[in-house]
Amino acid sequence: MAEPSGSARDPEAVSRFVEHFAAQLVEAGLPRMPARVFGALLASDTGVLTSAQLGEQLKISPAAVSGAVRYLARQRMVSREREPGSRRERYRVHGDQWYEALTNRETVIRRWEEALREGVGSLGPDTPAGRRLAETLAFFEFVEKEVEAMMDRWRAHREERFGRG
Amino acid sequence: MAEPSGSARDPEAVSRFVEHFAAQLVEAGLPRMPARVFGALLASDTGVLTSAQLGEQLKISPAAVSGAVRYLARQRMVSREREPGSRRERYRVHGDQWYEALTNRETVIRRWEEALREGVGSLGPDTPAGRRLAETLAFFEFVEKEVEAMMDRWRAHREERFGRG
DNA sequence: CGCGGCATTCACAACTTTGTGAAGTTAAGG
DNA sequence: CCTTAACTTCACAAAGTTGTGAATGCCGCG
Repeated sequence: MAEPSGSARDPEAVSRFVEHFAAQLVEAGLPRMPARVFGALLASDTGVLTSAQLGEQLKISPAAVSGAVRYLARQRMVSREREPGSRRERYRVHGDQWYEALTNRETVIRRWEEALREGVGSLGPDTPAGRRLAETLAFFEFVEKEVEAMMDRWRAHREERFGRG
Repeated sequence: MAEPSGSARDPEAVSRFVEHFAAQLVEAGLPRMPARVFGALLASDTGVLTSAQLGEQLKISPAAVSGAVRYLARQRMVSREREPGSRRERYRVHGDQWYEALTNRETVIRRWEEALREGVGSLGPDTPAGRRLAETLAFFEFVEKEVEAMMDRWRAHREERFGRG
């Protein structure tokens, strides 16, 4: 555990974190390049990096950066901004925006709910299997509602502890 | 949307649900065979199937069943039981047990927390990047606590609506 | 004690995913 | 309007994953 001295960032320490954290994200289902890019952004001082910086730091081609960023933007995990007066593009994690997006796994939940609803319908709500599916469906509906409330509580908790970002 | 007539299960309708639901799980990061096996169990009347039944219904080899079941058991999504007086094994989804297990994504959360803690330590809690990681970490810690409370509320809600399973 | 049915393991082949180099596209700056 | 510096797209090669058949192991039963 190296002591970071004031303003000098130890690139090796950064890289270690990035790779380790990315590995966890990969294990959770994220593709590798998006995970690494996201990690690099999280660990950057400003939370903003250009495509070139990402490529150099992670030792990957511009194409890979492009693909990763496109993926992350789709998931609302980063936002892209044009650097004014240049064709350079910059990618940003918003501190908060990104876990709001993680909560967007509710999109996933909605898909599950849909499939379950279809199942209840076609198997019959009064069959044993249908009842099991219905209960599962009820669980997800419950969670979806609860998560919303939870995020409200988080925002309050956060403001109190960190002040507005 | 076919009308299920009393007790006769339409295998085609079952299959349609299984494949559709499994596809959603796959999209969320589950390997395909485990997803299909899990779907088949969810859609079965008793919630219990033997290896042979799974193989036949899903048209997959015993080896594939074995692998899928091992995966699901690791994740606590199904439990295995020996059929008394036979070397046959049976696999079960517990109605409740399984989404308790899904909540076990807290295991995933813990891994993330660990990686983030390491990052805060090695980048320094007073650097901009360190602060960002710390806030992210705080978010996951918050969620972890909240999820526990949510599951308590769910169990109550469930009992009221479905009676104990 | 040995037979027979089940499940598991292993090596391999088919398939899918992933990252790269190179060509293509867009827009700033002269 | 041409040049040039970005980003993006495309086709392909490399790497990884997945499911199968065959061999092996395990255990209840006769």
